[in-house]
Amino acid sequence: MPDLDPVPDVRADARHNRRQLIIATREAIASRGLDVSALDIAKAAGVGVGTLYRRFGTKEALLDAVVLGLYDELCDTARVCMDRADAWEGLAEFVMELAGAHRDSRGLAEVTAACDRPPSPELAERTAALQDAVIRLTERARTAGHLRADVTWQDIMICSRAALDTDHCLGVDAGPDGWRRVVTILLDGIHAPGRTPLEGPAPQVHREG
Amino acid sequence: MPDLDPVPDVRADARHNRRQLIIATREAIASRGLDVSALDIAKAAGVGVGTLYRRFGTKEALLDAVVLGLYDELCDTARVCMDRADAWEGLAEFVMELAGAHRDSRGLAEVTAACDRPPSPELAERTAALQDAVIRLTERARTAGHLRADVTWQDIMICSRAALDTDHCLGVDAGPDGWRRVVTILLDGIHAPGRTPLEGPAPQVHREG
DNA sequence: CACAATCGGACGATAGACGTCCGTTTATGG
DNA sequence: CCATAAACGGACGTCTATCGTCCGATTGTG
Repeated sequence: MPDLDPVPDVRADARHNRRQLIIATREAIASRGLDVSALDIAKAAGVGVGTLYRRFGTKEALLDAVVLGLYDELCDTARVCMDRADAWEGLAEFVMELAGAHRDSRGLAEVTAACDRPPSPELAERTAALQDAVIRLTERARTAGHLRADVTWQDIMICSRAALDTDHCLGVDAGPDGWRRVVTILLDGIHAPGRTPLEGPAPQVHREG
Repeated sequence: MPDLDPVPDVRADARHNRRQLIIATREAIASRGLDVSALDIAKAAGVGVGTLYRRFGTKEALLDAVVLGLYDELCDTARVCMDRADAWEGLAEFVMELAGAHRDSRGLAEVTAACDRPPSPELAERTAALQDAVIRLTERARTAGHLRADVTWQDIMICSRAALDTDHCLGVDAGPDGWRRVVTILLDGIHAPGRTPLEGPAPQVHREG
């Protein structure tokens, strides 16, 4: 859980409500995505909508704060994985964690997929840090000979979304942890040596336009 | 494109409008999913909403007809793949096609993921046929020694959804065919021999209740 | 060519969602 | 302990969208 409130000069109940709102928003966007109503959040937090707008000014601002917290947690995870002794373990663990984070919060998944709107400077900074982490983890694993030659760090980034919507398909139920099997299969597919050549251009860093 | 209209005793313009509505609905649910408004469909088809309700009675009925058509196309594809001489090729091709179909129509993806509402008898029949196809393709590939031991046909069914939402992630853009790289990686991960053991229970056929 | 079949789209009824405003309640410093 | 500024809750006005119906206008066809 991230730093919930750096705001000092507020009455205690106000600070408490601010906390509750952030917690409620986390849970709300986790299950329903970013398209949550202010009323639903307020109800879940046990406050009135007025309090929500008083504390955050805009529903947007509240959502931004919560999403930024999630990004910060991802950055922490990346640091932990980069400290792993084994290069492959570090990469595999981060991919699993990133995939899990995407699954744990539909709202987060919606934000990491956004490519149209310009992100806030804060988010852009975190995004760059996460890209950097994947680059390092990937190159470390590649140097150690664990990666198939034709896979890029961008492929790996993309693959970390692959378990997002894999709970059911045509009458089959993956169960609560079925997504981990999918990620495991992906990681095995990424590991050296490759079998089927990856065709088409590799994914690229997105350019605005 | 499926059989567009078995209805005979209708005026020619009515039949034409029916066709246009089905085509427009296909395109609408492909990009926006099942949550399309009747007005949007009617506009895209070049008719009034009245015509939509006159031809199909309900928006639901129209959607059902279109989705059933998509399922029938999948069944055709399955038959083609089962005729492939090479067991692995047949399985790999069907997984790629099924993944592509999911990507081509967000509406179809929503339906194959549905597990709460009971499907129509027609849909249930097609679902069973598709399950059967995957079972046969899988067992054929397994017998030929192409599959890792711990992967089940249910895993493969689930994996065919993995490329659904993999266009962008944290500033990386997969490009129009990037999803194929993901599926290729998955197929390599499914191929014998396995590397990392698949943990947890395998996905199961869904039971109501 | 007459008329039944069909069409288009305005319409009334619902269903939310957003953000504001104000009477009421509560924390807190002196 | 209390006066008062701070904070609270939720009703409210305003929008935007959707569904399915209804009827005057139009058009295919025997």
